[in-house]
Amino acid sequence: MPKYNPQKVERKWQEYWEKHPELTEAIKKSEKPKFYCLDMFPYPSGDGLHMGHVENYTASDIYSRYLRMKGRNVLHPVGWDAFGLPTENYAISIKAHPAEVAQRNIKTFTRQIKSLGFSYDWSREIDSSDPNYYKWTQWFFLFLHKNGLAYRKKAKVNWCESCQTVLANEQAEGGICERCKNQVIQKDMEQWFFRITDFADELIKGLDKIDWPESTKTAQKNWIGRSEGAIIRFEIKLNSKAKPSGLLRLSLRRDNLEVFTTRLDTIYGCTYCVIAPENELISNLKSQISNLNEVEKYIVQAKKKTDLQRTDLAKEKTGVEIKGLKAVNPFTNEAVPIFVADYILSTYGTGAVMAVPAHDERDFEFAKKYKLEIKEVIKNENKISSVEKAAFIDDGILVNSEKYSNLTSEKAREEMARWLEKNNLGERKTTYKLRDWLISRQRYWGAPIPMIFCEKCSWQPVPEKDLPVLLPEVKDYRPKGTSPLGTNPDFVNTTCPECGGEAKRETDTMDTFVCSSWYFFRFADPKNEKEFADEAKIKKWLPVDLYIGGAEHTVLHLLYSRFFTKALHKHGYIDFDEPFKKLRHQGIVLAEDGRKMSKSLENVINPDEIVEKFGADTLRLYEMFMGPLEDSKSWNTKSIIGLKRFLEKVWKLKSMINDQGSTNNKLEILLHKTIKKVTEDIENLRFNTAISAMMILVNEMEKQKNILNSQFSILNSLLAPFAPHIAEELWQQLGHKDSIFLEKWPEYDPKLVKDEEITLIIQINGKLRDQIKAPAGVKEEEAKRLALESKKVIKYMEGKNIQKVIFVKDRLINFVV
RNA sequence: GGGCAGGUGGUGGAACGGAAUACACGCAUGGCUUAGGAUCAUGUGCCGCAAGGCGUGAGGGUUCAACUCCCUCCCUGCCCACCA
Repeated sequence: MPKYNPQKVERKWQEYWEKHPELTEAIKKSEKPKFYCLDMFPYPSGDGLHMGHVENYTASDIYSRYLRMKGRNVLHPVGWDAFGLPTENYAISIKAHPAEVAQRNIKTFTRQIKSLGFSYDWSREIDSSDPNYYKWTQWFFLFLHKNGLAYRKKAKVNWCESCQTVLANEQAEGGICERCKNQVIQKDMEQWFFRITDFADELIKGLDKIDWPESTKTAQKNWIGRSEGAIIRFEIKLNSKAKPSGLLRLSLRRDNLEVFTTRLDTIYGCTYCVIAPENELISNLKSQISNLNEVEKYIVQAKKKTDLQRTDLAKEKTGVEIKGLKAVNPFTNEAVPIFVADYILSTYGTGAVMAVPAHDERDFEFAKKYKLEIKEVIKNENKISSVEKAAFIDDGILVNSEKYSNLTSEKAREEMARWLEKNNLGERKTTYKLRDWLISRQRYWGAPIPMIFCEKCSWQPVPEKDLPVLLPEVKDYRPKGTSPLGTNPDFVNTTCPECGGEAKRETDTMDTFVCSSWYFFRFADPKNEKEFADEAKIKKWLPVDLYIGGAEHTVLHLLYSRFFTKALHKHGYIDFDEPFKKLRHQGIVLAEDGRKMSKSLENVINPDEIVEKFGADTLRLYEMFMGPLEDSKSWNTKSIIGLKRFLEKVWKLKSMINDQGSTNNKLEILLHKTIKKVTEDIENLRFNTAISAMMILVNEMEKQKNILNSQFSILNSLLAPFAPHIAEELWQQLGHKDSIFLEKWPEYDPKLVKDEEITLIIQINGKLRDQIKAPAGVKEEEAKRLALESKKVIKYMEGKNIQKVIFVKDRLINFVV
């Protein structure tokens, strides 16, 4: 028998699978129950596949192959998130066209994926940069626009100087560009937004009914950031005798300062108000501000700062009092000073707060610095609340709050809100951190936004029949602040769909996350030219049953996809409102030094090298054996050899088959226990322990004189989803003509997995003292008798009386003495 | 500062509240070999000659019994962070 040569075996079977796509394609017409097993489709970066991809795809491949053997009709598709900044930036760096680069990278990814033996349905391959695909990305834009969920507005937006484009909030977390890690600045620009905030509550509620990691659900909840509170209207009192002119009065509507608070119960402790530099109050009441110069100087400085500088916690809070104006607390009728400070965010709540230094850390810090009054209005009997040193921020009992004194915080919030509403001085209000999704990008490599601007008719959607709006060729696709699409007059100049007059196209492209927010629908019907996917086909395959991918997509892709799904649901396109029933993240594969694999650290392990050296089956097994799927783990090239040895043992085991020889009942029992263990472990995505169970079986088989063909075949079937190439080869060597993957998954005999003889643990006072063999199901009395016969036990029991006996069936007996 | 994961041999990691360290790597000794980074066998938590004792980040608690449950704290990683 020849030596196990993984390279030869793997090449052979990869060619075989290429000729037999029916082995991995989802069946269009079938009575078998469906299962949609999806990987987050990759953006084909120039670096090729990394170990995280291998881990992700191996896990889903094992699961898919297992389910097919179990008789399920599995949809396990593959595609490319080819549009977007990563591909474009890479293309620019090597001075190539993004489309060329994308296609080249897709080729590399395809080769690598095939070299690992992943069982994708290649007939459904999609590419988000293909006009046949992005036609439907544009359709989704029109769908949202038609339903009032896409709109254009001028707003302060995140701008990345390096990428030369605007970014969504989610892509500018902490004031850093998600892609290039450079600082993001704020700019006023008119842009397209998706109204994701309309679904804020549904996006929170939906989390309760899906099987996702708790950490991911919590992160989404925190990102949406729902808080219940109240709007309070403080009347503005002018210090100067000069009343504002009639015109100014009109423009104001009301002389009110609206603040948002979640701690209405602390209102009697409000000693000043603070507004964001962007708050309109300042420009509206300019003539009334006695220190206007000082205020405007502060605002100019604040606007110069990046978000990062403004939100730097280590930095002391700054602010300027707006002299000439006061705000009147509607509860106390007290006029308090108003400050402008850059720690107040214009985009959250009303862009203004009531400051209660005694009960808010930020207000406390500010009040201390500017020597403002600190008024205590909440007490807590259980905790010492000294507002001398720090703010007391917990709920408690109200004091110094007139008729609300002695109420609990909760009760007071309720009664105060009612009073506000009754007197029309404010109302209950729920606010969210979540902002609408800014989807415009001043970049080349994306789906053009299908909108046309006409001087007469304003913005008009491109008629659906005219889709796709093709991404035009341009001379220079590098970013330069405005979209490169604008440099192609043939693209820009068009006619108005409404009046037929001259008009210009929108030149921005869409955020690549728009492409990936709906791709999982397309896999149900990837070649459809009339719809994004046929209704019946969506019904057949969706929602996704198991979704595996990186945790870095928690608040981006996963939230956006849920939004798209909810929008489709709301408008009657689909009958479910959550896209991914079960979600799991693979852990990060760290380098051997425990740090992240990165080019700059020169610690990246390339899957190609490992496949070449050890074989794809070994790499697959190794990545699964490293530890639980969701844990991060350190790569260790030294340890791979153990998995190679395991496969070599299996290979050699085949020559031990002899059906004439005797068989061992113990081995048969172990075999069935292994079937049970491996089956359950795959179901629970615990691949590491499934592999160790197979190792134990193989070690035991090795010790036999001979093994039966049937026993080896079962082992081979169990191994097949993990190491498909070697399993196919051994199956063929056993004389079978068809693929092992057409075999049924082995079933265990429930009678055989039950032990006839068990090891009974004997404890004295909870400590192990002896272990004896006993028949399974042994009764307590008999177990006690057997245990007390043990020499060791006799020794320990000398001169002691048994107080109590704890008996756990088939497990242990514990004497308390 | 908040949230979420974690902390078990030399290493990666196992363990329905019931034998702590399965499985694998590494290491040690030996066999086979001209050779071994191949392979096979045996051993491998710590202290102790032994009997035995001690051991899952630290300290308490619940329990006949705790890696597992509860409380306090420390440390590491990831994510978010002036959200009123």
